[in-house]
Amino acid sequence: MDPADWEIIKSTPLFGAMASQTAEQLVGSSQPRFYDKGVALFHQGAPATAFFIVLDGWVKIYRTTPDGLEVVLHVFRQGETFAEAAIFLGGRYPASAETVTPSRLLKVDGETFRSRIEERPVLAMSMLASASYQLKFLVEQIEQIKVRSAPQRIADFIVRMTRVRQGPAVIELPFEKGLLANRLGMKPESLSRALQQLRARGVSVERGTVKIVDVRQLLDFVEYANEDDE
Amino acid sequence: MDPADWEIIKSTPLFGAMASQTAEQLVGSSQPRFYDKGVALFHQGAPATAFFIVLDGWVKIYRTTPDGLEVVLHVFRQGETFAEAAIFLGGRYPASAETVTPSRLLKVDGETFRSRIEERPVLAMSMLASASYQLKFLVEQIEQIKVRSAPQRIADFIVRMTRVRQGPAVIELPFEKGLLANRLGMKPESLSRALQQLRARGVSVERGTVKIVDVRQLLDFVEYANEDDE
DNA sequence: GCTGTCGCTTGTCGGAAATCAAGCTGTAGC
DNA sequence: GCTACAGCTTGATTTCCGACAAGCGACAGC
Repeated sequence: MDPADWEIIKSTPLFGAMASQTAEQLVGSSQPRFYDKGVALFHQGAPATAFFIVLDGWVKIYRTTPDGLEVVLHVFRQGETFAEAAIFLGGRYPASAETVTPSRLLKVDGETFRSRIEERPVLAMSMLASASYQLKFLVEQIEQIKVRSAPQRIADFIVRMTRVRQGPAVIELPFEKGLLANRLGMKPESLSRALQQLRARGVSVERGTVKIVDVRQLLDFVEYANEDDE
Repeated sequence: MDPADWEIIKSTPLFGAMASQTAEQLVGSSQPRFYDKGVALFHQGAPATAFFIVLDGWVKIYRTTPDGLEVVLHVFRQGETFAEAAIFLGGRYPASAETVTPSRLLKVDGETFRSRIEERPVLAMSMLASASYQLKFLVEQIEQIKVRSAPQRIADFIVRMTRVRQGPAVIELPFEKGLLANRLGMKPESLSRALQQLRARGVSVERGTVKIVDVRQLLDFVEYANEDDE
């Protein structure tokens, strides 16, 4: 496997804490694979046989409601792992996954991973850290949906896309706006209108490119002091 | 500790799978404690030193937003554990907890728990199962908020309060309606009105008592085939 | 170059829930 | 018993977002 890939793997919450050789043992046998856009990786309710590491591209996690609606829970990117907690919950995926851009993913077998954990308790700690990280993410998302307006949710998403914390910034929207709208819990039309409203706060959008006059101003808008973050 | 308490502890996803003596080792030193209504157990952002098992009463988990709003994530009851995943995430609670009725809780020290896990990998598996259970719960809650109407969310909550799956049922609302409204992501006024609407579907409310003419009818209303639930 | 399609935007309308505000009811305290 | 208050309901109004529909622009295929 490419050394650059190892860098990515080591940057995940799951593998970052463990010794390199431990990580190699776990994923060593599996090779990265290319996936086209729109490839289904697994479906909700199916037996959870593996989890994934994103080396490149974007992968959406979503649920399909009884009446056929799609609810996007998260869109994972490079350096993130997903479905790693699923292999413990009665062995079933609670949601579905699909690539939204051409992607390169590393698929890790759940069974071997599970048996490794039984041998090495340190692994379990990594796993738990990773699971609670996901937990925190979902908890924050619920807060977002419940108390933030549509423009605030978008502003929050945008400022999370950049490391800049003051002054101007330019970011690229990584995937289609329709998907972004779903991820943020709204319709594409609402996303469009909400972006309009953000113009008054120094945000201009041209195709997939977003220009921000002053990031701080946006941060004020989403009221994210985020004292409890790190 | 009371044998009945052990029954409760063994009924949790966390302790249910492990050997009795293992569970005893873990919680053995700590004794159940009574708490008044409205007692703060921990605050979001604080170092996570312990987690809890509910033996009696109800405990709300909530987040306080920068502008002072309270967002209730869940209200835990007898036979549920909470904050057990928190002791792994950089050791900080992602939310706050407070009793909403007089309660009896068992507080388990996180440090000893963590060191036990390092000795016994099986424990880690229980822990992971429990964490992924919470994960699934949150995932479902996001789906609820995004796609269900207020009356549907209430109907769902109500039918989950009873084991009855057809015919009539009577249930007691376990805590104040204001709290229930928050938990369901709406205002108390909306809860009141939504309950009105449910009268047309055979639901009558008198004080804290809810009478249902036909549970099946409600289940149809929330469209919960729940194939993946079992 | 034309045309069809897809993703996105814009407009209008309607409905669900929030907001503001008033009343109602049971309970605790004096 | 009376009062005060908290929890709940009810009413009127506003706001936000979704539904539906039309139009625009980019891009692929012929």
